Amino acid sequence: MPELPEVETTCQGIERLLKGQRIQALQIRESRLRWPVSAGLSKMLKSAVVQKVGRRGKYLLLETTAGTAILHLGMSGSLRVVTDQVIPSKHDHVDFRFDNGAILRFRDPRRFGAILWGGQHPLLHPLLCDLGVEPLTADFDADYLFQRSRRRKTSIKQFVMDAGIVVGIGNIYANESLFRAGVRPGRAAGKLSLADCINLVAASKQVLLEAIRAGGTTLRDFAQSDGRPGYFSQELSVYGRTDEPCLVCETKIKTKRIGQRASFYCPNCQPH
DNA sequence: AGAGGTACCTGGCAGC
DNA sequence: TGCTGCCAGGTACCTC
Repeated sequence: MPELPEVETTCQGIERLLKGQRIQALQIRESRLRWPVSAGLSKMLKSAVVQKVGRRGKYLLLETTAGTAILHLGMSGSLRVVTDQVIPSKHDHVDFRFDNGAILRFRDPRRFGAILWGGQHPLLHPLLCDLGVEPLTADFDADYLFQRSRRRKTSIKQFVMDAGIVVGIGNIYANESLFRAGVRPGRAAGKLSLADCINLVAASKQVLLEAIRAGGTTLRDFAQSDGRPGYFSQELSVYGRTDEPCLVCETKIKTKRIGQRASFYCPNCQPH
């Protein structure tokens, strides 16, 4: 569910509803996430006021007067703001309860997500300190991609999905960006020309921005009690479209496993 | 340093 | 209906 667009939309929604609100208590029903949710987290956050909800890559940063909680949604996580009247279901593992009655509810069936304490300097946390550039800033440009990819033999798809290079590009958007850029996913990263890099950077930014807009529509009301799956009405060009006609040239979309992840491309629009 | 594989976990679906 | 195997939007961590 969560690629960068959904994390971004989630951030915005949560900030709108919780900024300035005071945390009363944490309720941890299941602490076994990717890493155990520390009991100390409750103590740290008690009586803290939310100042901002930020993001670094796919890590959501809940910035409070006491310090920052770092949340990651893993493969299947989601966050919703509900009230006490909404009964927590099986995979609703953690509630952040606020003085005004709001509850920030963390749900994650596969438990690949995480809730960690980032203290006063969350960006120095070991999980965040080595992350690459943000894809939607000017730091991510063709020159950067070109320079970093020189002599790299790994596929360009794995390369752009490497969070140490650029954050937030997951499997879906790697496939979509490469399609728009006309670059085949299996191609060695080091073999891309500067022109390829120009196309790929532009395509990635475009795809992510469009998805954020769409995600905004999908998840516009975070106070709503019935959670909706993100991305249900995305316009995907290649992802999951094996054997279907390319939307540009009608050639059949091909699929291939690259680094154990499903990859999709149009053999005609992405010649190499 | 970089490449490649494994592991974490649950649920949904296809095929038998 | 129920079983089995495979797949899934992420990423840390291990070995070579």
